Amino acid sequence: MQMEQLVALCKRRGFLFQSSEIYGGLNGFWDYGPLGVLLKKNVKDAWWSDMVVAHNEMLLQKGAPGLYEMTGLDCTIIMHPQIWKCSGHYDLFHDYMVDCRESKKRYRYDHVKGRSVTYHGKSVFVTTMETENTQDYLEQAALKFFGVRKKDAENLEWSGAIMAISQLGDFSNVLGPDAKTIGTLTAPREFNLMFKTVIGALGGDDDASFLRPETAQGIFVNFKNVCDSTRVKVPFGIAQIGKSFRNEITPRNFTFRSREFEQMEIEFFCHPSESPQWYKYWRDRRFSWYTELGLAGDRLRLRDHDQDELSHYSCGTADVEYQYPFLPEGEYGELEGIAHRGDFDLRSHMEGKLVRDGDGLTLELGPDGKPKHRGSGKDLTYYDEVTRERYVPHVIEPSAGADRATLAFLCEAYHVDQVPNDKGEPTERVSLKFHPRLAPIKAAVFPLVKKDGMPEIATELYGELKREFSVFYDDKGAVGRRYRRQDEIGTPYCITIDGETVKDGTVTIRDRDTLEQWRVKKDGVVAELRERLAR
RNA sequence: GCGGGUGUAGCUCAAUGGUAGAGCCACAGCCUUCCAAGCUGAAGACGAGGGUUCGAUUCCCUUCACCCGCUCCA
Repeated sequence: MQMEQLVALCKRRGFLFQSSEIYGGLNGFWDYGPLGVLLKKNVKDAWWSDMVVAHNEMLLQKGAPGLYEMTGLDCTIIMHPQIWKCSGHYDLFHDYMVDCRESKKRYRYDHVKGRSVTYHGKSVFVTTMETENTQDYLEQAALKFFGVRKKDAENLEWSGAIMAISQLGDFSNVLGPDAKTIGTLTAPREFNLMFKTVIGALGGDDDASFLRPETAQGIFVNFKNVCDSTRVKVPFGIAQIGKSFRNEITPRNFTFRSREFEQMEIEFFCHPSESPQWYKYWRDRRFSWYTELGLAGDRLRLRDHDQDELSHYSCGTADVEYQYPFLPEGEYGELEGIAHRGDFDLRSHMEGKLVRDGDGLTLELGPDGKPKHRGSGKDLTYYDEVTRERYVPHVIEPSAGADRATLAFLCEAYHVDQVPNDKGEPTERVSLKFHPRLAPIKAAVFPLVKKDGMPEIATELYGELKREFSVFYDDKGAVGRRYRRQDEIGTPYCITIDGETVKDGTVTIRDRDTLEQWRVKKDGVVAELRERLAR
């Protein structure tokens, strides 16, 4: 399947539009159209229902190491700035960068180190990115710049200590790490992967905050509130669906990498000793969720991260990945990550920003020997009344992208097949074979012709179905054409009112995928659809 | 952010330094008793901004967006 065809269909039928299109569009932002909003909502509703509302904490789930509870939250997009400092996002996502006009490379401002050197009365500040044997690299750079042979290196006069260029005020005499001429580095520019905003109408830099780059932190900082306000006991999970924002450098591939996107995240809290089993449970549970909803082909896979790929806090991570059509053959894109995060997050919000120290975690200190980013100081431990044990729960985090899931369902649903026309000749048909739970429109109602009482029966049935499902009414053009329209937007069932209906009260239901038709009593249509759509 | 390519109607594609054409879709009718492309009608576009010019969709500059590579990627 060509991605362009799907993108064209999405626009033509109203699934996805480029944001701000009439003003030329905005890179990395997408709007969901009338059908897209229904589709995405169905994806989110299926997730919320399957993970939270329909979860029965009194029944042992298949593959689960024990019983567990599930609950939900809806946190704000803007939160206390300190949250992002303790979570590590601030340091990781926030840098000053300098660009080199000559080499076209970009460097982290505080990583470019150098030293002033003079040769025959001419001075230059040579630089390098190397952190080890820095002086050797600086000497090479200086020799090259002045055109001096290695054996004459002693004629170079070094002055001052090796220092980062962030301590210089002016770069006009600085030689970039990969440059041949001096003064090619731009002034440092703030490079922020988090969207910065200001709180308060008169807010200045001190009131800067950020739009959340993930929904998870809202759950961690509310952990105590949830424990204190509900009767949940570990193990339990808190789910949240919401928008997140990242200033991606290269938004690309349709909605796959957007700057504004929606996440569906669970933070699952459990006892440290049970966390490996819970990790395995969630990893498999989340994978099967996708296959049950139709991502059943070999384009979907579950991939365990290699040890060296793991984040500093993680004891295990697996990705649910999908072979999106826009990726090169054999490559997969991440749909969801399931991470074992240990006690990193809760401890960070108690103690402050943590860094890895051997096998453990330790508080990161600033240059002054004090904590670099101070935590809340609040006690986020959990007390187990039965075992009389107090501990920091470990966290399993299944973090899914709602937009990425929606896109994967769209890609997987896209089919081109051959169906016979009224003369029996095979003709091409485009259909979206959505799982009935995800289909934006569940059924369409057609009066075969606009006479003989058919429209009256059709509108009555339409009104009845409309109370329960999203339904579409169509009386325009040939009926075959109406079927094709519905096929293209993925409507699983089309209900046609014909001459027989007027006589005996039966209508035909037509299946999108098999093209089969069968007759049912008009009064039984709601029950029949209800049953079929729940499958 | 860099390099290359592309921007004409909702989609696919024409033509042009001097009134921008068509097919499909969508729309309003007509005809039709079950699988698209029958008839009639109406509607709809030069990505944006600037410059050159009597006149720019066409030439130039800038910008925005998309595609391909690189770079980046919790």
